[in-house]
Amino acid sequence: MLKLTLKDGSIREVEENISAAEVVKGIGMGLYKSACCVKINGEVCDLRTVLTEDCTFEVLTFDDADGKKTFWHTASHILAQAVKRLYPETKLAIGPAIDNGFYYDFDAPHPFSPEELTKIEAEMKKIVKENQALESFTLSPDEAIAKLKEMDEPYKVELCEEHAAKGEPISFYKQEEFVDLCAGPHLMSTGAVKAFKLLSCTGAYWRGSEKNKMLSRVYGTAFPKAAQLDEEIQRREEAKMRDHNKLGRELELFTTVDCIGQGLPVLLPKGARVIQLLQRWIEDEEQKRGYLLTKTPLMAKSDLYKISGHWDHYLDGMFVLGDPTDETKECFALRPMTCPFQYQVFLNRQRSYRDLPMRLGETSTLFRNEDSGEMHGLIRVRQFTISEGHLILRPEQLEEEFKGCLELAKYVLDTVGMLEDCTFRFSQWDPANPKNKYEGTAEQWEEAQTIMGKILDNLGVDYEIGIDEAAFYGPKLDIQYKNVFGKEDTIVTIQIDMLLAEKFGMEYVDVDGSKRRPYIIHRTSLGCYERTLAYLIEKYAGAFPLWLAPEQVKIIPIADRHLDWAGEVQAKLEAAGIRCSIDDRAEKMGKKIREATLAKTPYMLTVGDQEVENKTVSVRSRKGDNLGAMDMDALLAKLLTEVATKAR
RNA sequence: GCUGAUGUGGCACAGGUGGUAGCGCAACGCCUUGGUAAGGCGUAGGUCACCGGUUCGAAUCCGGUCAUCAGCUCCA
Repeated sequence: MLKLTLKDGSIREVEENISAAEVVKGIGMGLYKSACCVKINGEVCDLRTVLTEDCTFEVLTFDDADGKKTFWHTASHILAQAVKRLYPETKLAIGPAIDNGFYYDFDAPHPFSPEELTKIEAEMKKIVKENQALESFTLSPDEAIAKLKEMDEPYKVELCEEHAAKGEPISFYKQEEFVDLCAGPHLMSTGAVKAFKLLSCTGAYWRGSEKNKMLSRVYGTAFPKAAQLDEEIQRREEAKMRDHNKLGRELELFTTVDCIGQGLPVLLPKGARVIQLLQRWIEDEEQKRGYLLTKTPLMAKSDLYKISGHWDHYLDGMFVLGDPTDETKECFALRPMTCPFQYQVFLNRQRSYRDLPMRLGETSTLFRNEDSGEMHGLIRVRQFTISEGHLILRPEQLEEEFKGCLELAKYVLDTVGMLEDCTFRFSQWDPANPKNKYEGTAEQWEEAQTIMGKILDNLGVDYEIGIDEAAFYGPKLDIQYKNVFGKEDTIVTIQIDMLLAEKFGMEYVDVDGSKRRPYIIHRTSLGCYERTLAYLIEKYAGAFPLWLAPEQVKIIPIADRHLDWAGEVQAKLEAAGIRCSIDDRAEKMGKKIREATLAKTPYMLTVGDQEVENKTVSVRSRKGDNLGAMDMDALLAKLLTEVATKAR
């Protein structure tokens, strides 16, 4: 008999060589029906796994992350089976589960149209209804390759040949006529995938390399119950409503113009105001924390970028003014970063250890010539403005200053309400990067990464490691944020640079009179203002917290005779720094309230005969709450308190 | 950059398999001075993204360009 330690700590005795599936059935048929896979000694395994020794044993259902993955992985096999039935000449590539569903890459005669996806869905329904049992089997590497060649699946052969090098048996799954090279785990049968939907068909390079053939990737999602699928579809619809790219335009925060160009959004008055509010706040906050404000040029001769290394590493990404191949003429480039410009502040005169740490801050506009397919609303643009900073340090100040940068970033993100959704990524180099991206020696990289790792651990930062995500001059702590569709980008970055100080000949005179090389931290505090605005639009669905609302109050007089008092109210609010305006159109107040509500104006003040007589205003919030009549003192106290707390 | 889709007045959409376009909202004007999410009437607004080709004739067919969207690749 084997002893299984279950999740609740209890021990269950079972016979040797029993399958996990039988064990789960023994626990209960209800559990078996919802089981997707099991965790044996902490390792995710198939329900088909045969137990041979004492172990911990946990049943995973669709409610567990790994259970979901198993479920979606099986859904991807159903998709592939359906495609092979309908389009037998299609070759299979890979079909994994992802964060919110699954995909399968096909080398199909042509990309699938939405109508074809509908057809494929119908075929998938049949496969689910057939409730096909999935079987797993293994072959020796040679047998596996032979089988895949016989099946005429060249992509699978390629994958298998790589696995074969290890000499281990190759695992396959089979459901009826459909056989796929696959490590599993999988559900026991296709019948469990009750509710699914194919979402899109797009292009994707084989093995993620642009040099390879582009395949057709079909995305889908699936659930055990129809209601769950409906919920997911509903959730996606709601996400669309929050999409900054739609909402930001509707609310007149920004727009784009064909003849200006891609990735060059125009910030309209409301959007510009929100960014101004953020920017002033950040500049003041940084000043409080000992940053020195700089203002450096938006372009420079190629000479500067040649020193920094950007000319070699980043020329394609720069907007170059002039002919870089004509050495008889000056050639300029718009700046894609601020580093080498800000270093000139340090280099302005000889520096002493007494000057350090030198914290330089700048609201810096950058230009990056992104590829045409990369632009996205305000999140990925060609011109943007960041709260850029460089700290020039004695080596012994590195940890303390890094901590200060992290504290500032967290404070800022917390204040705008984004911190709770952020994740941290320790971005490291990849010595094997094929494009020769990184400068410096392995020793320098090891040193910088070791120091950074130590600092992060000391600070208790919960991070994941991103290999090959470093800057060409050093490792980074990237603070990541997901947009409303789950796509992740960097919002804040803090980087340790051990290379550029040397390139620029930066040094300081130490206590003992010797010259030493400073360390440099590159960092942002709020990152890119455009990107932040995008995330804030999505986070708050356009209903910005009061302190960030482009217009905070709309004053709504009921009739012309109330305009005088409305004007007085406006003057009093403006004197207190509240952004407001009067809607003096000859419209019904219901309409004015509707429009102010749709514009997400936080407060509406209606002014009629009663208010004029009592010197009050009637306060309504954009949520629809009627807050009753207030005199100006009470109103201002309420508004100013809310602004000061920066609360939602 | 790659694959696919899309582009009709400010916005959201009709229509159109070749004979120069409609609705609603918004805008503007007039009437209405109304108490918490759309008052009434009227007017104006589009070379159907742009450029070129085919055609007696193109918004519609073809080619190119630009832009937007999804995804891939990239992102100092």
